[in-house]
Amino acid sequence: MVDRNKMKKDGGSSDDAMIRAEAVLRSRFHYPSFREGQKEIISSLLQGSDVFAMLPTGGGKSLCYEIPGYILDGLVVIVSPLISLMEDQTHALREIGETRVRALNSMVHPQEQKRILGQLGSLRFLYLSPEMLRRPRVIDALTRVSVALFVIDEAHCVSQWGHEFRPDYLHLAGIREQLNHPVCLALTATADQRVKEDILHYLHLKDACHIMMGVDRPNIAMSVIETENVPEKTKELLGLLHTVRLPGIVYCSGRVLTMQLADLIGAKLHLRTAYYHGGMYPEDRRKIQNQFLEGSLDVLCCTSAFGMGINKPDIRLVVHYQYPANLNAYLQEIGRAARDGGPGLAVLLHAPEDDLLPVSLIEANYPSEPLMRLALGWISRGLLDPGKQPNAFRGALMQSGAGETAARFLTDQLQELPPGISATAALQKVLRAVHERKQTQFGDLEHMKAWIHTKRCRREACLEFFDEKLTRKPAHCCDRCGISISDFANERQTNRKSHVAFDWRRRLTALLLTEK
DNA sequence: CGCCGCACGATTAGTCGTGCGGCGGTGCACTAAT
Repeated sequence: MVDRNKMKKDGGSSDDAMIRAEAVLRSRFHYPSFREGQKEIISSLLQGSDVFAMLPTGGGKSLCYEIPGYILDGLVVIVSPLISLMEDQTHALREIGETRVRALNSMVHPQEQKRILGQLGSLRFLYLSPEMLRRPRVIDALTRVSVALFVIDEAHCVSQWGHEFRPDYLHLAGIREQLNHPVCLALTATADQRVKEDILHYLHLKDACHIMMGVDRPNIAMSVIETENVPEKTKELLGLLHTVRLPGIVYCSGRVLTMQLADLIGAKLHLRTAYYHGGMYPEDRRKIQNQFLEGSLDVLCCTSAFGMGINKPDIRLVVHYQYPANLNAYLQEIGRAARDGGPGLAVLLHAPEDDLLPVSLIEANYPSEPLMRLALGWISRGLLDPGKQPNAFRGALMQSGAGETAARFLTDQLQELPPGISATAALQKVLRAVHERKQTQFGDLEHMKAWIHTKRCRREACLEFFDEKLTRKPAHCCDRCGISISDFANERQTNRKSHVAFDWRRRLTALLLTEK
């Protein structure tokens, strides 16, 4: 399902380049042939066309810029959202014998950073964060070399993180201009209509060719289990984990909850369980991630911190104990299941109380009006300048009670004000920006909730948000189409046949009642 | 919204209830003083 509508039809001269590309594929990467989508992407890039590509995860996205790296003349700059991802990818390239690859981030010693910037001309691949790309010294060094390709990996971050959490994502287009407008490749696995529009808009990819593989993962069955309250939801979770094939991921929205659930699951079900969230030490996160990847864990309870760049083929189950604030994030998270093409199950557990948390998480992204007035006061009295001292400005906002994201959002907004604007006009402008963003986020949340409560086929309803049509309904589609959890039962359960479901329910109820 | 932690007061010396306020998720880079 490749959308070739916008592909340029130059033809002819690119044949040579593609022959070389296939040679590189075989000789360096030891693959016999391209996978679906890869050839079109590489061919377009080699013809000098920008590309916006949506490929399923595990579909070999990195090859799409690695191979051009061996054919084009100049540096390939890859914007990556996570340091751990940069490390994994530079490591993978080193494994195949590539030495001309570096990652530039805060984990690299300042002296080494300086050395890297001095030797950019001799590198083939450079990984860095959007934040790093805004540092004048970095931009300066990059303008001195020829950048052949500008890659935005995990491009949905532009839309999902750029507006509030990591505003530097919205400034990539300007930086690309400063680098003499190299050919650009934006890569992601899932992008609904709005995310697509954001990517195209904020990366200035008006004339890019679109190579879109569908987001549907027919081998992942979808189900929502409605419960009365949280204790009942927990009971359902334990029952599910007891019954179905593992390993599995349990997503929740709070750090403490990941630990509590991991404790509970370990104690009640005797499964090898761990937790993972953004507040842990990086070395612990690595450790748990590796344990999960190598198969020494059955269940991982985690926040949304876990998942990006994780490529474990045999995850059989993804449970949402609490749901994310939009369908794009949801699809991203359940998409981690069953990459091997085997059966996968995505279960969203819902209790009425769950609807409150996403609302407050969205609200927490934005500064309050009194805080805006305070900040504008600092500016008008000449105390602080968000443009000249963004860090000090953000720090002062946080001292005054703003959360980090809200502080960053406000600092970024105030930097963009036209010179000489009145305080009243500035306030109106920021209020409007906040209002618009909240509208969008609450709109996305409503879509998510509508999907949870839909009576239609979940797959069909979900694909609709991604502007796709369900062409073929898989055998195990969704709860609305009549799947049964017992179809996903693990070996122990299948041996025991039909009355097992009743059995675990009663046993768990007994266990939970005797707990306190 | 609902939970958790903290301060506080009543009570009589360590505990216990109440009430209030803040927090809840994702990560880059950097700052400052040592």
